[in-house]
Amino acid sequence: MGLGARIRGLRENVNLTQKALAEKLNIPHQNLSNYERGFRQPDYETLKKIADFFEVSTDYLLGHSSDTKTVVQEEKTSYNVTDDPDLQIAFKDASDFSEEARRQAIDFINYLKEKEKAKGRKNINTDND
Amino acid sequence: MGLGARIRGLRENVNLTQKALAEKLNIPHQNLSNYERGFRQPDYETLKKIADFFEVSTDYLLGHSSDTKTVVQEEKTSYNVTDDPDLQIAFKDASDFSEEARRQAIDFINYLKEKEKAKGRKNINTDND
DNA sequence: TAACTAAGAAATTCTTAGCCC
DNA sequence: GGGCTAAGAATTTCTTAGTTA
Repeated sequence: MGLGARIRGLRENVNLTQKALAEKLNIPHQNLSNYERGFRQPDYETLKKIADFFEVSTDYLLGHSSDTKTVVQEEKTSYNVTDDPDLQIAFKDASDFSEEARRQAIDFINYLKEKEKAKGRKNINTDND
Repeated sequence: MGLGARIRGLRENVNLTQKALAEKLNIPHQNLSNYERGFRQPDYETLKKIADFFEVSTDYLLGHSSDTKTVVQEEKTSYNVTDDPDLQIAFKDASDFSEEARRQAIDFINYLKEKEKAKGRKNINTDND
């Protein structure tokens, strides 16, 4: 997923039109259209404006998500379920989610759990599906 | 402090010359010189290469938010894990996942996180003009 | 050697207007 | 209204070579 798709996704999540968002960012809406379709790339100033507006990192917008370890390194709690720092952070993030998002996170993890189980049992079945 | 100063600082920290770093980044050393002096701005691809090389975030390079490398972490006092027992269980489960599945879980939660942030912003800009 | 500067070439983006659904 | 496209203008960057300490 590229920069354009991320901008578009964020914009649609807040139900803004290109023109409306462009106005808030003080840029022509044609430019925003070009950014979202990947035909142009905003300069750094505009990139930061977009990141600020949506309160996301530029790493996220640029798809530089490969950790960057920029995150809060908190001490391990007594309730330490994992050694994976990224998972810990995700866990804490999810704790602050709305109930709906929390539910989605739980569902997805349960889905992965089933998948993991199936993987562990791969020798049992000869073929399926 | 701008992008150029940050790049220069990182480079000097590892005792590399402009030419040596430029070679590792596969760019002309003149370009690097222009970046460091703030006369030119690297494209996103080069920016990410620089961030990867020094293992810093693009946010740090762009001066978008302080973090990474030299800087200390922001504190997040909220320590309460969660009240949601289902979420606790889900994360205990996730702790035992394979690395691949754990990564998928983290990615999905990060995705939800962006969505949550965007939604929170949504209420602020409902009507205008 | 290390770093900076200059100038024409090349590439990218911006602006303005118009088009489609 | 909402979003996309086109073409010339404007701006920025790249390349190559030369300069300075």
